[in-house]
Amino acid sequence: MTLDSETKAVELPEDHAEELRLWLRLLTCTTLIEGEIRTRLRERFDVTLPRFDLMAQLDKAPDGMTLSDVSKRMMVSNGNVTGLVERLVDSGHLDRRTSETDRRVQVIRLTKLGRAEFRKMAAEHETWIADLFSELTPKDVRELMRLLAKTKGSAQNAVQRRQT
Amino acid sequence: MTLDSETKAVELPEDHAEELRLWLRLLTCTTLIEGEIRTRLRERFDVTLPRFDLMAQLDKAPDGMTLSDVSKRMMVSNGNVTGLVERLVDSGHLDRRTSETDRRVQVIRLTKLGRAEFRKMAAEHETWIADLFSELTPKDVRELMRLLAKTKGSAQNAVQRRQT
DNA sequence: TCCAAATGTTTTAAGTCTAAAATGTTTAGG
DNA sequence: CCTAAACATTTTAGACTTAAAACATTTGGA
Repeated sequence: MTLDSETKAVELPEDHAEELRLWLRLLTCTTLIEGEIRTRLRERFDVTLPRFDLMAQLDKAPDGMTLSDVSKRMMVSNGNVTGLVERLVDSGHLDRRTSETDRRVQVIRLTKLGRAEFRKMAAEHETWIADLFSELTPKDVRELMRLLAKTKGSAQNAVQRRQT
Repeated sequence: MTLDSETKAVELPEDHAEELRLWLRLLTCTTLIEGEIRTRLRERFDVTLPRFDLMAQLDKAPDGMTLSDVSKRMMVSNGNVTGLVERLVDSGHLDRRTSETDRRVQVIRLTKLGRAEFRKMAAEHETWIADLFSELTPKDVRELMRLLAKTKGSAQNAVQRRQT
């Protein structure tokens, strides 16, 4: 038995430099891609990324979503969604109404205009993503999907542990 | 030769659903981890993530950095850095001075207090990262590093192409 | 030398974001 | 039925963020 394995129990400072480097690289990739998508959305459609993201959620839910649903899906705070929705209602892209069965709940959905504009943006958006990832082989994509799924699970469990 | 390969030249709408799913998963992982780090920094040290990130950059540069350097490294706008630095100077964590050779340039560095506080936070931060990635094997980490490096390169080239 | 272009930073206006407190509504247990 | 807890949303205060314009300084030719 090595000294190392004996001393682990007393929580010697371990080296996690590799994980730290991995995190920074993950963050760099996301920031880089997010910034590029943001720029293209603004230049091509004069729309912000958060608005596009919110419309993307609603496009997948023809019957609408509650603000809480949206907030959980987008992983942003409730208050954030309130303001975002307000601006999109003002611009005619969203419809907001109080649930008939529970007056606490606001149900939002895309208007006809909102859906039409989103579909146009989404089509181009998909080509941008393809462009950004174009140097990855199908195998790279599959392997990244697998490893990121594992990463997501690991992170979710860590969050869970803290919240306990 | 298939119909598909013949028609590619006329830019039929291709399917990039896999890349889109990959992007969303990448974004989810980053958002999840970033949110957890943000929460822990606030609860444990009452500091925001952007401030921590800025101090992390400066910790690696004992001789200080210019605001432009910081802005490029953090991949945020110049104006963003101005405000961030201002608050950290006010709280005594940063020292800012005008370059003696070029009066346009502001050089910032950590104060003794700033460095001491950052080192304490960084030590815990590293254990949080290790915790968040703890279900990944060393091989997973290596493989992710490789694939994310490739992704970064691919994205950088796409940005380059648009800017041309 | 002069001055236009380049460079570094700050300012501005608007939007995004968070955590926490406040408000309104529903639900469940006594 | 009552009411405390739970739930959904909004409000608040402050920080962060961006793009674009403005400002200050330096640099590289003509």
